[in-house]
Parts: sequence; C-alpha cells; structure tokens
Amino acid sequence: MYQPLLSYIERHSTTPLSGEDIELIQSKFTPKKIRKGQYILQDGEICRSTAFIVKGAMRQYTVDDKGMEHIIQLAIENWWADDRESFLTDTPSRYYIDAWENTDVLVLKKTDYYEHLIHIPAMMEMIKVLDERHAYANHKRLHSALNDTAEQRYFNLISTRPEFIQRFPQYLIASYLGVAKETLSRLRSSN
Amino acid sequence: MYQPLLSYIERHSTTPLSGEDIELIQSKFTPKKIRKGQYILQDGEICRSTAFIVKGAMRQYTVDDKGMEHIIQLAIENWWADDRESFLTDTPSRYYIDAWENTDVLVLKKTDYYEHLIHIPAMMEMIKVLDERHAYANHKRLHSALNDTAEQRYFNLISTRPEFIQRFPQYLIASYLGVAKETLSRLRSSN
DNA sequence: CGCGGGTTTGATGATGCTCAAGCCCGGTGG
DNA sequence: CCACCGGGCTTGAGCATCATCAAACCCGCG
Repeated sequence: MYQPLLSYIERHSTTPLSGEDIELIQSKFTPKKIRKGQYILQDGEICRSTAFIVKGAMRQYTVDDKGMEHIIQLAIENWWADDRESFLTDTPSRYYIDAWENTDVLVLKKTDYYEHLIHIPAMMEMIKVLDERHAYANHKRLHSALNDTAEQRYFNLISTRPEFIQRFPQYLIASYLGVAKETLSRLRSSN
Repeated sequence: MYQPLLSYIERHSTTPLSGEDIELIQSKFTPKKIRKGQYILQDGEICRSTAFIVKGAMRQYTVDDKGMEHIIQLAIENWWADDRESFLTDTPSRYYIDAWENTDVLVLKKTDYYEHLIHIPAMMEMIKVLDERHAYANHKRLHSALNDTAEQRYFNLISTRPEFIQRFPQYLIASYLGVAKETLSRLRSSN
C-alpha cells in the first residue's frame, strides 16, 4: 500500500528516507477507499488534507453560474489530489474533487503535515521539486491555451499524457482542454 | 538599492533576516542597469541567473514560427525576471526577456544561489511561498484562459493588475491576454 | 428489446482573427 | 510654427474557428 508513495518520494528527492521517516510516513498517511462518484472536496469547503492516489482516477472541477462543469485537473496513480490554494491559505475552495473510478488514496491531514512530516528532508525536497514542476507545467499549459488552436492542444495532450486519453471519456478530456465535446469529436475524426 | 529586496524577502517569510543574512545578500545580488530594449535572456540560452526588479518594467515572450511575439509575462517593481524552467533544469530557454523601460535590477547568479543563499532560512521560505503562489495564480489564469471570454479576461486583468494597464501599451496587454490587439481595442470601446 | 451513457453529425451563429486602411498625437526638422 | 513622420490605437469587412442546440447513432447491459 505505501510502496508507491515511498518510492514516489525517493524518486523526487536526493536524500533517501530513513527507517524512522518511513514509519512516520506510514503513521500519518491513512489509507482510504473512495467509491466512484464520491467527493473528497466540495465547493465552499476548506481543503484540510491532501491525498496521494495509489490506484484509481479522480477529477477536479468547477461548476459555473450556468451549471456547466469545467474540468481543471485529471489525476491518476501517483498524483496528488487537493486544492493547493485552499490547502495553503485556509480559504474556501471553489472546486469539487471526486473519484472517477473506485480509488485508493493515502490521506495526509494538513495538521500532520505541518507538525510532523515537515521534519523529513526528503519530503520537503520532494514538495519543492513538485511545486517547481507544477509551476512551469502550468505555465506551458497556459501558454498553449492562449496561443494554440484546439487541435494543437489536443495533440499536445496526446503526446504528453496519453494515459488520460485511455482513462477518461472524451467529454472529460474536452472539458479539460477547454473545448466543447463536439469540437473534440470533430477534431479526432478529421485526422 | 537593496531595501526593496530586503523588505520583499521579509514580507514573504516569517523568520526575520539577521545582520549576516543581509550582508550575504548584499554581497551576492549585484545591481545592474538594463536599458530599454536590452535583453537579459534570449531564446536558446540557458538561464543562469535571476533578477529582482527594483525599478522599471520588463517583459518575457516567445516568437512563434510565423515570427509573431507572444507575451507570456509582464513584470514591474518587486517582481522576479527569469525563466524558471531553464533556471532549474539547466535546459535552453525558449523565451526572450528584455527591458520595456530602463530598469534597475539586482542579479543573483544561480551558483551563488545554491552555494550561499540557500542557507538563509527567510530566503528559502520566501521562495517556497512564491512558488506556491505562482502555482495557483497560474492555475487561475489557465482556467480563465480556457473558459472565459476575451472580455472577461480583460476585466479580470484590470481588477487584479491595474498597474499593467497603466504601464504597458495596449498591444502588449492584448498579447499577454492572448487576443489580437484589434479585439482588445473593440472590447474597450464597446464598454 | 429497450434503455442510457457516450459519441457523432449537421446546421447555425457568435466570437475573435486577419488584413487593410485611416486616425490620433507627440516629436523632429525645415 | 507648421508639415511630416511614425508608433500606437481604432474601424471596417470578410473569414476561420469553435460553441450551441438538436437529432441520430452506437453499443454494452439489464
């Protein structure tokens, strides 16, 4: 159960985990099963924990004033599910996060994070690396959203995240890309 | 000269700067004047330093295959100018960064950063806070780019970054928003 | 067999881009 | 002091892209 998380941490840091580190991690991350459709965060709530996905798939989205869902993020094995802004600033989230498949996660409460895990060097290093990557990955996605056509963005996604295409239905991919599902359908058939 | 930087650091961290910290910072950040139009980074170069803007305005952009410039970031006083991805990964940048006005910056070389400043707690804390903010600010901008109309994005910018509107000509703002300059012009006149 | 979620297809219209021309205004030189 | 120039902003017409609405289709499943 914990193996994916532990190796994930070590893969993203230079310092290895000590035996105590591992014990601490195992005591603070609690396993949880999320059934398909079940929420771990809803609009208006403050995000007080983060979840590492061991197996399964989740999605994060907003609902606009017209009741339309907009996918912000799709996440599968070895990803984190949370609303970073809400988590860090203790402000209510405007997002929903729910399970798209039955999902196994390891949940870490914010309080445990700050009181205990912050003392594990590999953990801190990993988080820093992730924040950095996250920042410039987003930057690229942003730049692509502003300047590329729907078609370019789709092919971009195919080459960078082929797993997503396998894993999620087309209309979620469309929403993730910010295009109408019909548009994505036409894109695909015309090429 | 150093005051804006020092108070910037303290504003973004909980630990104060010691006297030695301040001396170290002053010895590693070197002041530099950048004339309007002068580059601090060009496409193909590896970004080996970061610059804190004390006074002035800069812009970061790409040039696409058709020779069109796309503004990806505008920066004024109390901002950092660099290509984070290139800086962190030692890979060639695809961006240009140049001065839009005559600009005073404090330049920090990557090597100095890693060898010395990494030992200043307030500095590390500041960087972490910035990365976090940066990440979710980009996330918002991304979401807005995907789901909002050009008009909404423009009004968004007016309310979050009114300084930009004052400081940069309209056609740069348009590019930053990812719309044609004509479109932005029409938007403004129709409201 | 029929139902339902997901995808496709078609028609129509809005949004925003491109190209082209004109305008405004501050700066420069005659 | 005025004419001209140039950078930036505006205006217009036509067109491409993409959203929207509506209907049909596909296919696995009860």
